[in-house]
Amino acid sequence: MSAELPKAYEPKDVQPRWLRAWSEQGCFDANPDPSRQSHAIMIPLPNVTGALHMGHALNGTCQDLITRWRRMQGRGALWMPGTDHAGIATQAVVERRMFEEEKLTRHDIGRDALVKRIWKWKDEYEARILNQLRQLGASCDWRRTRFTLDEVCSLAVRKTFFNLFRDRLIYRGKRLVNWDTFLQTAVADDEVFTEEVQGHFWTFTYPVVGCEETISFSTTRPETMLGDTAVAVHPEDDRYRHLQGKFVRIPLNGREIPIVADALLVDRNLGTGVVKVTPAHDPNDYACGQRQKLPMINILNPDGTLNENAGRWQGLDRAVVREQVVEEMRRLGHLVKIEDRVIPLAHSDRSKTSIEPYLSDQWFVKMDSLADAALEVVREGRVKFFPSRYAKTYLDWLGEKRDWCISRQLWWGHQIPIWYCTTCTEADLQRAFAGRSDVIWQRDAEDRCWLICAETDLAEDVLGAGHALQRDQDVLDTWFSSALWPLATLGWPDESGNPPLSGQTDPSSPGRNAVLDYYYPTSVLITSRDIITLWVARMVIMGLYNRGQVPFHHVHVHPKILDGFGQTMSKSKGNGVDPLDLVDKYGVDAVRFTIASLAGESQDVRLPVGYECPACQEVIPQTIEHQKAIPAGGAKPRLKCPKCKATPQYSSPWFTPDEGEPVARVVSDRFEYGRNFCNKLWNATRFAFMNLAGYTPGPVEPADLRLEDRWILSRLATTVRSVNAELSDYHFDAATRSLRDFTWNEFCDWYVEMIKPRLRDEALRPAAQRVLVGVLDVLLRLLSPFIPFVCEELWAKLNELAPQRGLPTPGASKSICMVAAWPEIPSGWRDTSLEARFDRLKELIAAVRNVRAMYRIEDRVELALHVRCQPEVALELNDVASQFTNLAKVVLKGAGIDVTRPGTSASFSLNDADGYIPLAGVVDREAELARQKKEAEKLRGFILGHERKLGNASFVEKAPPEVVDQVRETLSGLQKQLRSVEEIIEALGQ
RNA sequence: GGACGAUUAGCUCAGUUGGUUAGAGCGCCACGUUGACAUCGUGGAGGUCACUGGUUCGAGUCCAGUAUCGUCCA
Repeated sequence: MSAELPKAYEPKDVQPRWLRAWSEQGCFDANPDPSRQSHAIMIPLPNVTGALHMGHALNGTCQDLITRWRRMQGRGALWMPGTDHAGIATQAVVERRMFEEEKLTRHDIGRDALVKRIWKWKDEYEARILNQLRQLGASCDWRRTRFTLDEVCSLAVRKTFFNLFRDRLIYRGKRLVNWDTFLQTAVADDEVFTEEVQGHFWTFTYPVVGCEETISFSTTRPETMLGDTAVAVHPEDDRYRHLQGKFVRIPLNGREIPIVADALLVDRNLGTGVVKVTPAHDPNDYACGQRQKLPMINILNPDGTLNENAGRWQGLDRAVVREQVVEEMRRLGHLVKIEDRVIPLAHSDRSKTSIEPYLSDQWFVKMDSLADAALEVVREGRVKFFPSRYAKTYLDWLGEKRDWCISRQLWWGHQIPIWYCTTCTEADLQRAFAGRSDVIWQRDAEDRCWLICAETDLAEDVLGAGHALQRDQDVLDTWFSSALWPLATLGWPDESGNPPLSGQTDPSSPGRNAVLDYYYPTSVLITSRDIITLWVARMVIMGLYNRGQVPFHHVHVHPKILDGFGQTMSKSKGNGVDPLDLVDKYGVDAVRFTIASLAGESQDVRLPVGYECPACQEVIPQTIEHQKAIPAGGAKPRLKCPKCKATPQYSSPWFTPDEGEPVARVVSDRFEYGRNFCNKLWNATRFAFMNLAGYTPGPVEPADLRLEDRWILSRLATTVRSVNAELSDYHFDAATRSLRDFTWNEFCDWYVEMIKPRLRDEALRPAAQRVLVGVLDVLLRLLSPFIPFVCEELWAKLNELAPQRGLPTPGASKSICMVAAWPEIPSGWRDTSLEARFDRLKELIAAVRNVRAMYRIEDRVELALHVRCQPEVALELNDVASQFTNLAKVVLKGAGIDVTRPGTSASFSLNDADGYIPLAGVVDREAELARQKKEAEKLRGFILGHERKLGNASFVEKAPPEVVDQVRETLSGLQKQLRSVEEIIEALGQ
């Protein structure tokens, strides 16, 4: 093969090749291996409502980084992939799309047909999501891919529900829930958002029974008067004290309701100090109703129309009833006034329609003892959050111990495994299920019927024709199944064998589930902060309940990606950027590296993006309008390029551009950071390869090592140490910085430049080549978890050119970089005093370059350098004299304590050396004088600061001695520098 | 209303337990293309660390408050 690489890194040639090779060689596969420590990460299962965006790409990059790193360290590293059915969200998306495109509702097509459509949607998006992950280089064990509705996960759901029901931790009860009248389902608190709308504030009166008085109150929802069961006043309110215990009559329906005293519900300084109480339709009133033992009158049907309790308004929509009720009250003389008011109104996140508080039968998980256990493991540090501040979110939320409503009135999901029987007796049940441990039953709370829970589906007539069973129609909250994710994916509750691989039975450990035993508890969960309560807490609860062990030891919470306007990227906002667009433009490695560089301990990172005109490559910044535009059944939205006037379609989560249309893909110059880095690495390696002619492996003796060799090895050792520490703490941004700084600013800028002369020298070449190859070998392995594709490509070429390599003694290298051993550097390589001496050399060279730039002296004009310094410094400088020529095109004419400043020279003064560069005919005396005077001023400023500090008696007295010493030392260095500069000024003045 | 976070160079962000002269990338200015890399090199300009107090010998860093923005929970 030719040593010559292409001049620039071309990711598109490289990526598919290695993706295939890794997969064919099973590099991503993870199997239990007790001889190695296990390491497992469960993917935060993306939901199948839509494609992944950059937020997911960041999440995936972090997980892949850790997985690849641990794998190289020799751990049995599993990254478990899969997706979530996201019941309500997916059903809502499909229903909305169906309505937009065909004007059909789910009631038009029925349960089976709708579920079929959703499965089709799921298949499409699951494939797309998994492909996105694959293209990002995610090293998941794809054979183990799971879906929350598949048979393996379903088994875990069934078992858990059954056990909770058996332990009386699941119950059915009437509760006020957030009711979505459009989707006709309860939605969880977290699926509700509040939006301010323009509304009214009506004031009415109710007549007090048995006297002439009326009592007035205000409301924003007059229709709920039909469900009022009390009015409340503050117990201490003198205005109403005499009315407490009396009754008022609701003029609309004549119902008489009590006037109760309730200090919690009523703020006597607000409005009239009277509150109407509708326990069945308001959360605060509900609480009051419970306290006061008030009746609860439900006036709503599931679809938002009024029910039989509304009397003559039955069957009308609540909005219509509101107007009519106001009119009726006006007619009866009980309307006092109407004010305009902005009202915070709860909306369903799924249908975007307003929420009605609604009393209905729901299933709940009792949180009390479950939450206690989950609180304890975090308090005790058995589950640790990184960054630690997120533990508070978890503890605060769980501490409330609010029972978890798990039923959803949906058609897509795990149907609740409960059958009702109203006719049978317990004897019937005992007879029918004799000898079965997978069926249990309880009476319902109101003693109306039997609740039968079974691990496998029951036939309707299992009790005989006379006792038909009726299955609960509801499905479980999606989070119920995702709470089981760490267990379910590993095959729990099946302890008799491993979970299936690629849909086939895994026969490798008959009689026990070795996968579960080996990988559970998992190592770390890497996720975003908005699901700490919804998901993280519930996994801990279920892990402890089902297996008595935490599901993971660490929880790393990474930042969220915001768009250029500061909004979080989300599937529902339309601001999601497809990572594959960026991959297309910059390459996977560039995207990964850049993303990792953003992932630190902060909460958010902003990512402004633009669209690249396919005609002229002009970048058009993204606007909110671009994000929101949808075809809505018509033509696909287009951009207008301000430069070439083209009007291309563009990449968007809302629609697929038309076949054959040129598409403006999303770009962001942030990713040039990663692309440039990959190219730099590529070219440094390319240079190395061009200089490996005649390479022979061999041990490198200490005597063969030059200053630059020892320096780069010392820096390499420090870098490995830093990267390990940074990855251990999930400081991905810091790790990328360490690696970039080393690669670019140390290896490329200094080391490679410094060894160029030796590579041209027959005698010196072998050792230089060995060190160069040795460093490269370590560097590629270090970078592999971050930028695996380019590293693999370079590694393969390196294997051809130098299969035997390594320091200090060479050995055979692994054929695949991503499974090569993670570098371990002998501690002896670190040498901080050598690094300090090297820094002095760098400073000197920079100072010479500065003079050259200042005076605009071209490189081909060779300069001379005289350095006044201590003898030991001079000795070292003479040792590396050739580097002055190499790096600064300057000849070191002399160094030592006796060196004096030649006339007409440019000068500089460093901490322990003064440099002079004779510039006869070039140096402008006035300019040089001005430059030196400026330098002197700067030094005097610093000196003054230090002198003040040392002049402060309490500083000298109270600061640690080493700090004081350091200031003294710096001061004397600065003073020395100033003296040198003053000498120069004096000389120039003559 | 409560909790958490942010505010550092034109932009996007680092800044570990308080301790010399506050950093990076991009952008900007000047110079540079006979071979690792113009996706580059060399040099340079650019900051009252949001504001007000406090603690301290010493504050970008700790404390209190204010302002603006964001997220989560009510």
